Amino acid sequence: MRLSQGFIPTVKEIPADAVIPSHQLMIRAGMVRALAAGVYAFLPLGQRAMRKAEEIVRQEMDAIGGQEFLLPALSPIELWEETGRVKAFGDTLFHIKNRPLVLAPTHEEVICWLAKNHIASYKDMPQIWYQIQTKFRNEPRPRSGVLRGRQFLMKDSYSLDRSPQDLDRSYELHAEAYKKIFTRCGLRYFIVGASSGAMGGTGSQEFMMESDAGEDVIALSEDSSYAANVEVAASTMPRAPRFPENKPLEEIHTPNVKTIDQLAEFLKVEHGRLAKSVVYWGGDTPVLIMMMGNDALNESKLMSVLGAEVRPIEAEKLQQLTGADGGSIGPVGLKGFTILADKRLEGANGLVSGANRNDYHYGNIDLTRDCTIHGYHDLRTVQAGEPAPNGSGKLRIVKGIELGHIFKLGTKYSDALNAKFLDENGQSLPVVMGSYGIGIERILACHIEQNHDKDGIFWDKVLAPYQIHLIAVSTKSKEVVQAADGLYETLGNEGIEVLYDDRSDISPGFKFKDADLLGMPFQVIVGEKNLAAGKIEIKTRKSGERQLVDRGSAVEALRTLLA
RNA sequence: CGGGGCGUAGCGCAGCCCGGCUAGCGCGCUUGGUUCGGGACCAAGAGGUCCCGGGUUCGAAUCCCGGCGCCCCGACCA
Repeated sequence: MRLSQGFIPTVKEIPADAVIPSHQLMIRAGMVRALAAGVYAFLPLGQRAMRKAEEIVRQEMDAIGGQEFLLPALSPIELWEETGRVKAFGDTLFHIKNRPLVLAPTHEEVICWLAKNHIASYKDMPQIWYQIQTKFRNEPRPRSGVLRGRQFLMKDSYSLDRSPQDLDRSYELHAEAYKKIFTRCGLRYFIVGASSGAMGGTGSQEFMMESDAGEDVIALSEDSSYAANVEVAASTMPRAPRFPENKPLEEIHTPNVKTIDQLAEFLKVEHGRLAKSVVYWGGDTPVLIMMMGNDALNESKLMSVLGAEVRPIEAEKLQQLTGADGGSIGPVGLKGFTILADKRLEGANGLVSGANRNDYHYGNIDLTRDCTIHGYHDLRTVQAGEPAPNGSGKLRIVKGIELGHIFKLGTKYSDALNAKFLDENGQSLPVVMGSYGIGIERILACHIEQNHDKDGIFWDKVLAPYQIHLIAVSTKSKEVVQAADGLYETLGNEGIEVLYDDRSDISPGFKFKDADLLGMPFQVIVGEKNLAAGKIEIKTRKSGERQLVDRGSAVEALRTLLA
């Protein structure tokens, strides 16, 4: 492409609305323009990079036996009613006003519809179906350029298997394919255990890139051998002790004590002796959760345990159900609640907790004697500095961008939409599904986040919109123009993608700045002085390294560099 | 949805508090000339519903009310 004819609108100044480097550079390099909040127009350069990323994804999906589909974005709302996801997605789902259709935010329903109609026997499976297609989600707050948009390109795939064991295999195939994809794209990433959450599946992992622009919070051990989303992350923390002497329950007057810190101060005891009670709705049931000391409840973990949506209980409702306010709630004598406790409190005694009467606490509580605990679970939110559960040092907490997510769905959707098959015994069983996603824009944005400097992008050659940025330094010189034109043609005939800055009336400095901004891996610079000596200059964008090669061997040198 | 900020030429901004505007600056754009290895220079130009609607006033970019849009923090994020 000749730059004199192409549409690559670069901008010198940093756009006011862009905050993170990838967003700023994608705009400055003329890759994208924002049309509305979270809605981006991809211009030719951005589109070329998108295609490169897509192609890598496509190759690796094909390599694990994936078959490519193109499913519609428009989807009958009935299908979504049947799985309960009209409600589950809520305002995130785009509704069409003048037809009973929605814009699909993902495609489990459509896949299930196809499976129901066409997967009849165990012999029809396994299947891996995928597509690279535009998704629509009415995000409450789009941000960070293309990292969270309301419309975005996603590779989504779905595995159909006859058993959970076969699902494990499809899941592993995807994990391996994803590793190859992100490695080929030159991304530094890590894999974390993630929450199954409301999806109700049996396992899930996220492929993450560490970044302050990320929206996920990750616990990583020092050597990264342990990595988990804080929604599910665990740590090795000591349990509350059980004392040999089991004193009788006592009621303590604790005027104006509202928080655990105040209580510890008032009673002059360690936090470990205190059991904090928090109250949530788990679906329609009130749930009291006991946490040790100031440990923070992890709502994602609670949701997994309860298998229901959770939300903090309203203060008035709490008062109505217990007769006390938030700071004075406890498990002793509490009726009509599900009572859960964190693992750290399992079997503990000598604890202090609320007495369900304002300004009073109970002391010497023995959880095995004085109350009924319906279950002990890991419900804590891990904190930085705590020991990793695999013994690999202390945890640090970092932010991450989710590049991909793989998910064992199980039979949730096949049950809801009645996608069944017959096994070899003639038994009718629901198809066992997996669901796997990669955000294509995020591959590009993350690549730029990890590969840029103050002047611009440095593209890895596999994602670069063009391999070579050819610069005719001065169009005034006939020799330079002739030589550059010749190179452009030769390289083109070699099948090498060349962006050719043939613009006249543009100063050399301007061309160099543009080339650094656009970030093609190699710049081929044809200048008057070098040419007079029979030389062509090749600059590697990332390292800044420059070499002079004989004019006649330039094509060969580039072929070697690009190999 | 809570909190904060912003909306003035294609882009980046000043002006707004304290009303007087014929609305300005830099970049970009057009024309002519000079320049030509790290975002050149000179000259002449084009380009604006000052986000929208209402109000106050002799007079509103500026003050008041309402709305819309965009960005950031938080909540949310299959």
